Amino acid sequence: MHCEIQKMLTHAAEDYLKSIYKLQEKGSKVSTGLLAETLNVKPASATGMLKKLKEMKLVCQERYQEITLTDAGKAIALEIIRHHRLLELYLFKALGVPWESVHDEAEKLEHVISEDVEERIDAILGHPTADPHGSPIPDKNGVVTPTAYTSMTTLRKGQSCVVAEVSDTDSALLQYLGELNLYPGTGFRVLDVAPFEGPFTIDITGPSVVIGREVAKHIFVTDVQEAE
Amino acid sequence: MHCEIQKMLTHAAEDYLKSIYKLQEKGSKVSTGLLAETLNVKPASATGMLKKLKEMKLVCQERYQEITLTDAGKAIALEIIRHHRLLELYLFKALGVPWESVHDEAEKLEHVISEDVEERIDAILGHPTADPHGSPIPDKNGVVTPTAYTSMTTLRKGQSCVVAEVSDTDSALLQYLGELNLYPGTGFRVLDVAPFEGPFTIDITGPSVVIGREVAKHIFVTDVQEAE
DNA sequence: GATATAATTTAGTCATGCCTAAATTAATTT
DNA sequence: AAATTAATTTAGGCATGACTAAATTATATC
Repeated sequence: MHCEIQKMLTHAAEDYLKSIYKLQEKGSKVSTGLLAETLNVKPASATGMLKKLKEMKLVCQERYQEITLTDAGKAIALEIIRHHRLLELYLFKALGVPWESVHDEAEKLEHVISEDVEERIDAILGHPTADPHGSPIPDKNGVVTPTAYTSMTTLRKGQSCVVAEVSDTDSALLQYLGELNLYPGTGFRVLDVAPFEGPFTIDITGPSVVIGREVAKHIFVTDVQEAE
Repeated sequence: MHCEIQKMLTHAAEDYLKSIYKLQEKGSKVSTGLLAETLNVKPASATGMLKKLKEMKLVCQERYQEITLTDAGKAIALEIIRHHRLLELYLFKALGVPWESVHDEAEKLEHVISEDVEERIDAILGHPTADPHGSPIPDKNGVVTPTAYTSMTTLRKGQSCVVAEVSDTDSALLQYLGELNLYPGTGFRVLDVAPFEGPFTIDITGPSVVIGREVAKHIFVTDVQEAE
């Protein structure tokens, strides 16, 4: 139904829709300025693109007011995000691309991959539900299974848990977490939390590691259990 | 060395270089008009792009004269062709994309794939030397192993051979050849050649098939042997 | 309520890469 | 050699998507 529209969408337009979706998913009030900052573009440029997207009925925005997606716009955003996350996982698992690189690679591929290739990738990966960073992959119909993970910053001494998701924006951080083996699925135990909002000392099946609070903010966990 | 240049090349410019290379490889005198026709663009548009490519020292052309590539231009063309053919083979073998579709898919991906991903694909495929249609894949240094195949049209009754290469331009033709299992590597024997430039009757391990001359022109073979 | 600050939009510019139409040059015919 | 035809180039336009600078609107402060 929206396919004819999407076929003629430019890469830039797709990026705008994707960013709007991700920002509002994160709970941000999506403004022209925020969107421009996210896309590394000047606010005036964002205004111009938003005008076009409004004409295409993909975006809603009252003058000077918050930006939202129409159902059609959301569907396209989710399709692009699905492409992106499936590609990330495929690059990671099938091609062995280091996880700090998959985001940038997928960013380029997501706009050119066909639906057919996407479906083949999806099938080869066994219809996965999360990308290498733990972000959920929308299904073919754009349905995202909701997840409720716990911020690592809330953990207390003695608790054990499993890494569920990490931010995928900072590739240096990802490289660091990769070296520590803190991939989604990895379990660890909190040996200590230093006082006054101090760092975490954790045990990841090996020598203990100290993780600063700034890093911990980017890690989300699940299966939190008290010490035995 | 040319990498900095290539980084800033547009997709359109890459397509021009690739087409020039492929046309002159085919033995054509590369003119503005021919190039324009190949790229589905008006001659005037080709003139404009050629002007830029000449300024970038990637193309040589005297006013109204034949178009040739500089060494730098040729290197880039070969790199794009390498991307294209490796991607075609990967799509075919790893993802199971039908061979009549791989060309169009690769056409979109070739401009976006990173050198790192390309090397991973190359390694996974075992450093192949030909794409699904039998076209040679240039190596990392742009060296193409020369091939000397025989046109199927020259075959005589009783000869047997192995398919080496087929044209990759017509996807309907490719689908037809695929149905006949006439992939590179497949062997067949000429049961009969009808007189007056007539069609070929061949045996591909199964029922005999009649192949018209127009189709035969697009098939190239190797290992030609006389009847035992 | 007036004013200063921040956010947003308008207006005008620039580079790509395509187009059409007209002018130019080359090649062929007579 | 002159004229016709074909190929090529120039000139001018259009759409995209970015930019800067200026104008406008909204918000916060006094």
